[in-house]
Amino acid sequence: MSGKPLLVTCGLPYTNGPCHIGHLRTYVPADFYVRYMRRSGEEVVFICGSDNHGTPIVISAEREGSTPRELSERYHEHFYETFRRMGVVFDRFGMTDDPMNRETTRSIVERLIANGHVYAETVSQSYCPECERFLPDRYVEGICPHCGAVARGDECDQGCGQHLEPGEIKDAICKICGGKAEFREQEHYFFKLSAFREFLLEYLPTLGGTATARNYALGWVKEALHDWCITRTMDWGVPFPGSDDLVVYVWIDAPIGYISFTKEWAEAAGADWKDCWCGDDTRVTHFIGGDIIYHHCIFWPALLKGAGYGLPHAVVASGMVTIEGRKFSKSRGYVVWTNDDYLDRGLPADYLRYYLLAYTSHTKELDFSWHAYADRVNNEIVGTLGNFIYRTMYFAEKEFSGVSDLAPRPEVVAEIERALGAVDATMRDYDFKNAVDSMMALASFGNAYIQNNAPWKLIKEDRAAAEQVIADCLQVVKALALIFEPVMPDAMQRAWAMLGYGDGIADHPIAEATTPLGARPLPKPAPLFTKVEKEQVAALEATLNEQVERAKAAAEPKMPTVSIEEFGKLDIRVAKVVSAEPIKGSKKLYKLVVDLGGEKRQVVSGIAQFYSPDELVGKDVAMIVNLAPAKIFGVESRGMILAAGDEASLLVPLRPVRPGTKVR
RNA sequence: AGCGAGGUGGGGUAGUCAGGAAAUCCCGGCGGGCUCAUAACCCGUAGACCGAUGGUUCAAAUCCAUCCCUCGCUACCA
Repeated sequence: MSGKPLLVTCGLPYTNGPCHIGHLRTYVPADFYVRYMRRSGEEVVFICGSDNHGTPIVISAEREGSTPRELSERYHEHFYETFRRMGVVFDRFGMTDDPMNRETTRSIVERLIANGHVYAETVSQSYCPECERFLPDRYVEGICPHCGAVARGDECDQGCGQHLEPGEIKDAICKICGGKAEFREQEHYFFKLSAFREFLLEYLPTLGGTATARNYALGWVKEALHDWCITRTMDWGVPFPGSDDLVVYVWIDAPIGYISFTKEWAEAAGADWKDCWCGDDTRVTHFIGGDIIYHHCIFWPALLKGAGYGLPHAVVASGMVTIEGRKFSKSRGYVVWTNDDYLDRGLPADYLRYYLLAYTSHTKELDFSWHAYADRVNNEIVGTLGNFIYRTMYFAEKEFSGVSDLAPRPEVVAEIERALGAVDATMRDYDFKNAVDSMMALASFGNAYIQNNAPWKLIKEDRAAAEQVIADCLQVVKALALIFEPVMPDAMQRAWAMLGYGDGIADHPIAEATTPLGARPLPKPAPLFTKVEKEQVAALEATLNEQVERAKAAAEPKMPTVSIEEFGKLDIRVAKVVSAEPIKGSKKLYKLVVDLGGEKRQVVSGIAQFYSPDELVGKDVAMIVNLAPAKIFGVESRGMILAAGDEASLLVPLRPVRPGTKVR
């Protein structure tokens, strides 16, 4: 424990969409850690803010007819409020677009330039003349020069998977307006990341936090380190010093936000931000999602080093979230929105906090399923923890109308101490699942203890002995309230009040778990938790399913309306199959000859996997006759046989008609 | 393709870094108990050759090698 505060940060939410439970997988554990460390006697500063810059926000703002700043402010408020509702409370939640961060970013970039870590280079970039802006690769689409598949600007993501250099992609179009994209040369600035290789190889093994973060980063550094382009051509962002039309790349000013927000906090709190960020013994701990490890373990330490700041002490990376076993996907509907799908339905933040923390190891993939959620809540929170607290309190109040001044038995105190020890060891290892499990194990101990000692029986022959058992159980209840507060702050505050304390539980160190309660009357207890009912689970699942169905429907390409004239351009006729033979070298194709009444035609059709030649010969099928001729596998095809669906169900006339009859 | 993570009883999930009497917890199955408590809680029990193969060792889920499968990341998307 050093004299400097422990600074904990969370990855900054991007102000381009609402909060979902994927976000929470980073923020809840961070808040849990912060609450625990504070109540273990650490001085902790908890910092976060919203990330406001970058092209996607500009585009979203244009679409809704507002400004990037307005959009950012709206989502900024949204995240701040949503986090608060989830019990995630920061000492400062800033904005990267605020003056403090603009100023800090400018000064750090100037220091990087002054220290010789930045150089200029001319690069070629996609540009959309229609939108009048340079396009990040995600907004460029074209044809892969290697395999011909539709590809993104930087990578053939659906075809051969090859990386594409700027300018390589063919027929590039702008995904925003659909217009033709072109390439333009422009001077940009690069950060000499490659020069930090040795430094990173030395630094990374000393970095605390989760091993996954270290391993990812180390692997990357060992592989190769390219210099990093740190400017973008646009208006929205922090102006790059000495350049009119360039802004600093968002991945520079976003992490610098950690420093800026610390400054903002320090100003308000009368503290010195340098205690957190300058010198060798700083204790900066970053909680992030597993997808931004590189930025926090490679780019960010290099930037700090280059600018002369202290380095992160730990990076804690969380695993992904899946929804009902499916990959998290907003576009496919596999998403649970924190407000709409959870809090606004009256479900307690405490339950979700518990689920997110206790489901699995922090670094592993976490599956969110309403069924599993209800199971864990009902069995563990309600059945084990809530029930133990309530049965103890109820009995104490009913039979003894309060707490006696009996000291708890040493074996019970020892059990509590064992739990505290286990929790502390796992917490300091960022092993949150096991920490919560150790807490719940104490509640299990409580249930077994009261069950095996059966004070309801004992009281009939030995009232004093029963009172001792209840004193023991009350001590466990007190310990549970204190120890579970970081997980379920709201419910544990209520438990604290039920124990007869009038103040805030968060002001009490966890170590008080073993100090006796002292004699006092108890208020009438009430159950702390209620179950999630089966019907409710069914309704929640139904909502998710509807959402998925809606997304599926929305994903179906909408065909433009066609006029009757346009339809009339298609010459569709009934054709009788005369012969069918496989095409060499293809599993799917048949060469068919069909009778169109007056003429015979050769067509190639991809139905070989579904029909044998015998099945086809003699059948009347629907066919487009005036389709432009094509050569498929070297075989000429003049027309197309119509079939429905992936199984290629052929469309045949219900009543006999002559070959060549027109279909209308 | 490269890198990273993971494959453990019917489902889910610990344990693997620091190898040791055939393995955690939750749900579910079966049997019993209790009745203070939110049909909760307690006790007992069935069920896993710990992805595959080979190796190291007195001893491997745990270490090494190869392979298979799943997932994530891959710098000008945040």
